[in-house]
Amino acid sequence: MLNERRLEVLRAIVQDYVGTEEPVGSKALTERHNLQVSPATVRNDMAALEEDGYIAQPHTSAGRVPTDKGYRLFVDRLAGVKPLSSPERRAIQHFLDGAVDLDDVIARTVRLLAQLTRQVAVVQYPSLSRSTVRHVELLALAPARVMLVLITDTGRVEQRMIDCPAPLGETSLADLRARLNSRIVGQRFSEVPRLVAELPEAFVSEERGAVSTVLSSLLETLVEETEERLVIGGTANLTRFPTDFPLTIRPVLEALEEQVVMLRLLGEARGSEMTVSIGHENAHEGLTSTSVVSVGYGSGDEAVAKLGVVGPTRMDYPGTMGAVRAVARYVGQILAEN
Amino acid sequence: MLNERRLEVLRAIVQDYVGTEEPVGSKALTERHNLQVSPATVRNDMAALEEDGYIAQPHTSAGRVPTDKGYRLFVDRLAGVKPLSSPERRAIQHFLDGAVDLDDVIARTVRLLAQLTRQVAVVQYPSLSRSTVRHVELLALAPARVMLVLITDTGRVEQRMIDCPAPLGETSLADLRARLNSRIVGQRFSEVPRLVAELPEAFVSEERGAVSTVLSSLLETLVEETEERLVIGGTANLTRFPTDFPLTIRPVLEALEEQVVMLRLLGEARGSEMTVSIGHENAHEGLTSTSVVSVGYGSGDEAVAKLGVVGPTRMDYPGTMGAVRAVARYVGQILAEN
DNA sequence: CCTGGCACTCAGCGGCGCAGAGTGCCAACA
DNA sequence: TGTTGGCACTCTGCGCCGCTGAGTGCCAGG
Repeated sequence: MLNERRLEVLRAIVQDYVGTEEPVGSKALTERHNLQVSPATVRNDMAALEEDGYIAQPHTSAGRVPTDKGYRLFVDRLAGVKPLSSPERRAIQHFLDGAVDLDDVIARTVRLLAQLTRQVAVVQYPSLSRSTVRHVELLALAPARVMLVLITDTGRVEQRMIDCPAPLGETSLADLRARLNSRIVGQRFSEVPRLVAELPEAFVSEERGAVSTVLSSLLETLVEETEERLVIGGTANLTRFPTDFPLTIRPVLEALEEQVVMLRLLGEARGSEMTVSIGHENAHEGLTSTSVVSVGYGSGDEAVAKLGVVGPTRMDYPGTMGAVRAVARYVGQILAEN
Repeated sequence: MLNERRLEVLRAIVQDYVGTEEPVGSKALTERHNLQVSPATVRNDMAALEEDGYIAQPHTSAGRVPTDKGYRLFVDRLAGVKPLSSPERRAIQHFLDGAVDLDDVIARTVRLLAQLTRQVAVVQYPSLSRSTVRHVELLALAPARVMLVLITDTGRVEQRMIDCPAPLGETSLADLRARLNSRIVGQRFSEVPRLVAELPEAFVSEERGAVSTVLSSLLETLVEETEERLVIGGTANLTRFPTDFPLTIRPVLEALEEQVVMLRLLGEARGSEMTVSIGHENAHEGLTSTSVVSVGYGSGDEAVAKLGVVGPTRMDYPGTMGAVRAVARYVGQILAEN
């Protein structure tokens, strides 16, 4: 029973509610949007929408408020993605262009996203598993102590200390370094195990153990460090919603501090398309009154990580989605340029 | 006019207020602390304390609340540092011992401190300027493109890309690497400029420019990257104080996100002794109703960075100070062990 | 199917009054 | 001079009351 006008009514309700933060009534609706029908008609439509679970009233004799289901419908069928204004675009580009290294790019992105959306911004560091190797370096800090440095195409650097079972000569180390680099530079992390499997055989037996140790440490780095870091900013924006405050904000802050939770949240939507997770759709119970808008970003055509924002379910979806998408694109560009 | 008993009254007021979060009256005081005098006497003392600005009443006919000045006196003369219980100590040690690298140590420290004090924890990464060089590595990524990797005694790694004005041969690079390391390993950063000043002279004139570029890049890293990172945790603890909520919490969250502000806050107290900055003593105006307890920590006898907590002025100073000090000590130990 | 009319519901708000905690002051006492 | 009990006074916090107004559901007529 969702005819065209009822959808229009739902859209109007969402828009008004997002703007005013107050339940919206039939009369106000007809006045603010030119629906061409009387309040009584709108009331009937509202009753139908409520019947179907798209809207609800906080109490009898109050206006209507969209439910999670209502927001869902709004996002899926009624709302577009609002493109940013061109001054905004220029500002983004200018702001991000000033970054000097990866850390700086990420830090700026978080700030930018938080400011643009006036919500909590979450940015994941480019994930190792999806990036490629730019360089591997091995440094002998002591006869049997080697430092492994791994540089990725996104500019990320990981280092690790290795204690070898036997000393590894300077020339052998240089040899290993050269062989390693010639094989795996430019390769996906997922390819590396296959590519280095036979390397120890090229070395004399006394050193083979040490070489294996180094290699397995490299593989460990690739796997373990897939544990992904993320940066969060704009938490002060949580205070913009004074309603039943500590109750609402506390679990959100707690969830934000749990990297695992946030990573799962971002990770849920595979692929790089924009994803909106509304209210109870979020697995974590501290976030049942928030929505998460996330999208993949990357230096090439494929996403290497995600970024997004966390805000109240009552958020400006078109605007937020526009900002998130735009920022993701520019970050991708910046990363590609390096 | 601060005789012994009046100090005792002030101490009692602070303790009660911290416990109950409510203004404390004369009668309650005499009952909960055995002051051996009547409420009337206490009232006289309170009037005197108020006269001197150590306490205040929110409104007539309400109990008294300590002022910043009152807390100051309490911290300076009345409160000791409460040592942790030995189970607590064991828990700290055990928790920190599980860390695998510097990032992990810092991350765990933040969590620990936040949990222990139930407040917002702030931990500064070991500062480069006060640490020593463990190793410098130079990698030729391309003929005229060198990557500089700097490893500090605290396990921190900084890397930087350098575009040289002229190509630098493989052997020259190895030579430079060897000379650099033999000169500056184990040295303070502040010593480095002096120690490397004459290095370019050892090279043939065509390469001297490239060598200088590398060196100045190294020095830049040392100076610039003194820009210090910090990690913050436990922000959810801010919600434990429901009083006039958004007004109080917002500026605090904003301040916490401004690394500059926090760094200045931690940096204010030079040296490694524990410092308590109360209410309006904090320069930043968003933090005028909070106190900051901070202390230096380090791998040796000298502090390489600071850590601390931010909480309401109405905090348990002895307990907080005890926890902060203990954590700083253990972190220092952990760092020293590596 | 839309519309105007009508009776009903209920959150929010201001006013009122009470109870209780806490104070300041004073006079008496050691 | 310092301590104490007594007393009158001042407020905040809380619950109660009743009003107002926005908003609803339903119904009968177009």
